[in-house]
Amino acid sequence: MDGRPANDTTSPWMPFENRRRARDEKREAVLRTAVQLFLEQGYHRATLNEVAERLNITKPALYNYFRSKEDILFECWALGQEQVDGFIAAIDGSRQNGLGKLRALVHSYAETMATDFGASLVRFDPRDLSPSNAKTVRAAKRGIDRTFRRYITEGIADGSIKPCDPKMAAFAIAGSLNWIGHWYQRGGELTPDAIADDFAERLTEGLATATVNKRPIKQPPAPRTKKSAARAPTTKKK
Amino acid sequence: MDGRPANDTTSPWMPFENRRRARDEKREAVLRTAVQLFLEQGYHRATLNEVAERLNITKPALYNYFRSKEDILFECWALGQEQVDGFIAAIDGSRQNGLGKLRALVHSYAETMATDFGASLVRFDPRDLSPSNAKTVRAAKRGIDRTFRRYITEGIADGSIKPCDPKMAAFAIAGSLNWIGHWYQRGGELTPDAIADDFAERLTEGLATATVNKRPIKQPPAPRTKKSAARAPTTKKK
DNA sequence: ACTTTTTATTACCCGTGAGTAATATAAGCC
DNA sequence: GGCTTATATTACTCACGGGTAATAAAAAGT
Repeated sequence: MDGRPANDTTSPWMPFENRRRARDEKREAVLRTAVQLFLEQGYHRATLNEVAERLNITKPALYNYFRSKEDILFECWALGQEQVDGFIAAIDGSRQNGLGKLRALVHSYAETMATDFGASLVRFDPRDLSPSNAKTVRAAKRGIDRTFRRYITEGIADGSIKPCDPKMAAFAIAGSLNWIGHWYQRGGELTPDAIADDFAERLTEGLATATVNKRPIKQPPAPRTKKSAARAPTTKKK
Repeated sequence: MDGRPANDTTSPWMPFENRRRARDEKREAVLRTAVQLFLEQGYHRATLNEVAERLNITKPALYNYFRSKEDILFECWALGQEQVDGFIAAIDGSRQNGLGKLRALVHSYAETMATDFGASLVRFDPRDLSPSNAKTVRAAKRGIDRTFRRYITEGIADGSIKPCDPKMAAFAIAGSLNWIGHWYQRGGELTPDAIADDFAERLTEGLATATVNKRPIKQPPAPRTKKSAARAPTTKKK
């Protein structure tokens, strides 16, 4: 089926795929190193020389994989955004009322904020990007904001959330969540999971109509958010 | 009283004071212009040439008032911090229960976030500062965090706030508030006052034990923040 | 073994913007 | 007016870091 000639000596395809994979692995390694350094020192203070140094290569080698420093920044952001797109799609496709979706969104978003690529969504400055890339980022941010408002509006419509201003509520919730990206650090007392659980309850309790099952403050029987469920592969380039 | 000689011709003090005042006014003008530009474009993209240009002077003239770009950044931050210190001191001196203090804090903090110098508290990066200044900033941030937690703990003790984890609650509240500094812009639909009123209620309702007096949201008896009170003149050069 | 392509290195360019030196101008002061 | 001090300008230095050119080393393909 795969138009591969029955070649008993050496298949040219395997090596080809290997090479592609190796390349992508290197790309990813660059991004992992870069996002860490950018978060650590800030985009402007971080130099490509140091990124390269941490990878045991030299600066120009990076240009085999990326066109510019800004390109690297954008790709870091894109990886984080991909995560967000993934769980939003999953929640959208789930069968819950508005409050349930909002809780799930808060939970997943909180977890993402505790990752490097997730934090980059809020700690990187879109103004460091080219106009074209900045436009993409702004559109994505609007999309996230719209999702928050949509779930809230949905919850008001289905009666699970009490009437309120979706805009204001979304700002307040997103603010708490985005702030995680600024204070969370691995190895601290709070685990991403504990934070996500706490915030999922804390940021939605004020909006819920029913105050049911408030007794067991920990572990509400609320619908668990499926963690990394079926994520849309979203195979961009490659 | 003020060892000033009874001089009927011309008091040498007045002109002297005038010059001091003129100088301070210019200093402030630089800071106002700089904070705007820094917020607009980000600290690294903003150039002192452009700051000067907006003031109809040239770059070296700025060095009559500030030692460095970083110095300007720090002073902008300090003006914002001064506001915060002001209303925290006022609330501390007020006679309210923990919940009342927390509400007042949220209200004032929200208003401050809608100002240029207030926004600079969260939009400027301490890593752009000298180690010494960065230390000052970090200490101040810890102080604000401690204040949030203190009011919450106080509220739990006096029964106005239901038992919860002060650390988590403070993070959630501060996050919402700090985020204002990122999305608020003058001339939008939402006025600082409306935001402050809404957030003061929204961010504390989940913590309150009694759900009383939910109606009159506006104008907590919170004291006004004193503006530019006695600041150490900090007469640098000349 | 030879050629081609990929990946990396060394050595450089060069724009940028903070900060300074030398100097002119204006204002205060007697 | 004449001296002094404050304030501004023009013209410059210089470190830094992103990006490129030329080229070497390595790997893949035949």
